[in-house]
Amino acid sequence: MPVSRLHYRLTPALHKRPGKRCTAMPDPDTPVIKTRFAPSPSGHLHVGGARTALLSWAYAKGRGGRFILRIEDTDQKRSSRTAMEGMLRDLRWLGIDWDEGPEFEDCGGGDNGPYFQSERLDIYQQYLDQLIVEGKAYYAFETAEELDAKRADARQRGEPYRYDRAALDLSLEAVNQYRAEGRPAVIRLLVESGEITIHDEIVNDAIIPAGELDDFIICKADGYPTYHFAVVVDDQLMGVTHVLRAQEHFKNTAKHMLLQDALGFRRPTYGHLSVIINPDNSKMSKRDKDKALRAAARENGMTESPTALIPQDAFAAWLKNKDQQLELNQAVVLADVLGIELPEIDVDDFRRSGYLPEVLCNFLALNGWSPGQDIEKFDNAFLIERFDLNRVNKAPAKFDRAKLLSFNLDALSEMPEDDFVQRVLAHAREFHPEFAEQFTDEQLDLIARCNKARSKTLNDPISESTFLLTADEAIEYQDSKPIRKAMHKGDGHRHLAAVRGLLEALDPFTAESIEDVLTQYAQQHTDGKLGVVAQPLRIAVTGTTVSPPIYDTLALLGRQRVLARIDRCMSLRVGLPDEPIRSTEP
RNA sequence: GACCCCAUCGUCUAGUCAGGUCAGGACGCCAGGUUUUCAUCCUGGAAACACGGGUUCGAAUCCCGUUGGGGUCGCCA
Repeated sequence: MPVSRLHYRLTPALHKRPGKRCTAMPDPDTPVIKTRFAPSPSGHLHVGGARTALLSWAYAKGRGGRFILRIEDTDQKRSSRTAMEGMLRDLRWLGIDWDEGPEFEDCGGGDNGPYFQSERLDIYQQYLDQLIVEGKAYYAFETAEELDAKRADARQRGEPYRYDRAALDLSLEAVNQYRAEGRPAVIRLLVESGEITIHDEIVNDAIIPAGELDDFIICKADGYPTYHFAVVVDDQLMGVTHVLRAQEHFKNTAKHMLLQDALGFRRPTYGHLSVIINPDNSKMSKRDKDKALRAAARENGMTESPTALIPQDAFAAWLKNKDQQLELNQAVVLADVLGIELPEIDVDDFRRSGYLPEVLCNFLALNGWSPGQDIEKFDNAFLIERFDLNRVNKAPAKFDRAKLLSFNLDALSEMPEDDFVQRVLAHAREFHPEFAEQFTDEQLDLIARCNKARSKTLNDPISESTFLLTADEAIEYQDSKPIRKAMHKGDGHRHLAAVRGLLEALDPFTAESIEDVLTQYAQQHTDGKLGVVAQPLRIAVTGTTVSPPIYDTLALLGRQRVLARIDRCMSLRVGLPDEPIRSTEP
């Protein structure tokens, strides 16, 4: 490692640009780096959010700093406790912990709480009052509908919409009277005109021209602060020094700067990460699954809920409102009915699909950041040690699932066999209990073990084992070239007949004993070529040319089922040319 | 549309800040080889500095323009 980099790691403060030092740190002599992740608990934690959390966490941890988790639940309609808990679980699963925040497992607590914005309303109120008293903010009484109409008007005229400040013309008496009457009111920040320069540690500084920002709302009619207001107050009070967030927030930063100035707050350092995009270049969003489902439902002319899991009225509402998200189990069923694959978007999707958390972290960090020196595989400890804002990429990155899968495969194959087995079993019990309960522990162990070399995910041993659960008489034999080759050209049926007898007599019937008898047979009858006999057997017992090693495959099925399947395969003349009598070309 | 950001193989990227190696790696793809199937594994290959102007002895690298891509334009966050 270059000396300079080591030096940087040990003394990060020396390398900060002087101009970016915060002006009002609590104690300038011991500046503790503090980052935060502040999710809104609606829906699941998606990979973009997970990456932001991971990098924010690594940034603080690598500099002796603290990482804060704050729950931004100021949207009463969309926030839910279930979603919040899911996010905490997903973060912990990724190996991200937080020094301050909601208490969960061994994380959380802290002196700057509460860490739920919905519990900080009185704090926001103080600052709101302050701005009102100082004349820096004002009440406005337009309804959401009125504003929508004005926006639509402006749009039709091809003009950008800005709030017209009609409320500023109201006399103090009128405002007081309206408020006394209990008219719904929002509070808007009085925005001084003037251009705003956003400083950023990742992308270039940007100048937002004067007049771009209007008097935006800082407190909603329900009394809850808007995101902009809560975030600014909390970052100040919680001592956040560095804000890493997605580039979709870039312009919001100007609003936040305005608020910081109005409130007399210091300014954290900002770094805006590029967004992660889909193969079609659209922003990867937590709404993508619902988007795909809605599109498919419309295409199929589906107007009623096809499942009891989704009530009719809920379905109709969901179909109309693109902001609504189905629960995962509802989405899965609907996708099944519509015959589409749900895109993997959320951390939970990848967990369910059998990706390793350490691989996901590695890959997420690599999406938009690189340690250089052709290093690609690393763990979170390395990330903490090396992560640095000036190596972050500015351009949006596509999420390359093929590469993620390859990383996962590599990690699985490097894993000690016993670890792999344990993780597959845990995965099966959590996500496929109906599968797991069909087998004894011993069988499950073997299923995992014999699939290790060929698994790309923890889910593969399960998804590749359906032939074990199929009834003997329900095995479907496809008609394919490799099957015909093995059964007809390779004289498979003759080998089947021969081996059948050996297997019937075999005792005990284990992978080891099967291996002995099959290799012996191959030596004697097929010139040592095991494939000539293994493929017909594989086809006979699974219906396909692909399965775990043949000895394990047979051992897992057990003697009886193996014999029954061989018999049926032979009597169906699988892979042999059709009888001449078989009829009729169309 | 307006405002802002961005631009190296199909994809993720190294190289750009301090201009000077046939532009490096990985995933994917193609061709061989190993293997009881698949998956691995091994060998080889095709594959990029968006375009146009400058500056310079010299530009992927610096400047300008064009084009293209992304983000934002909510009483969502």
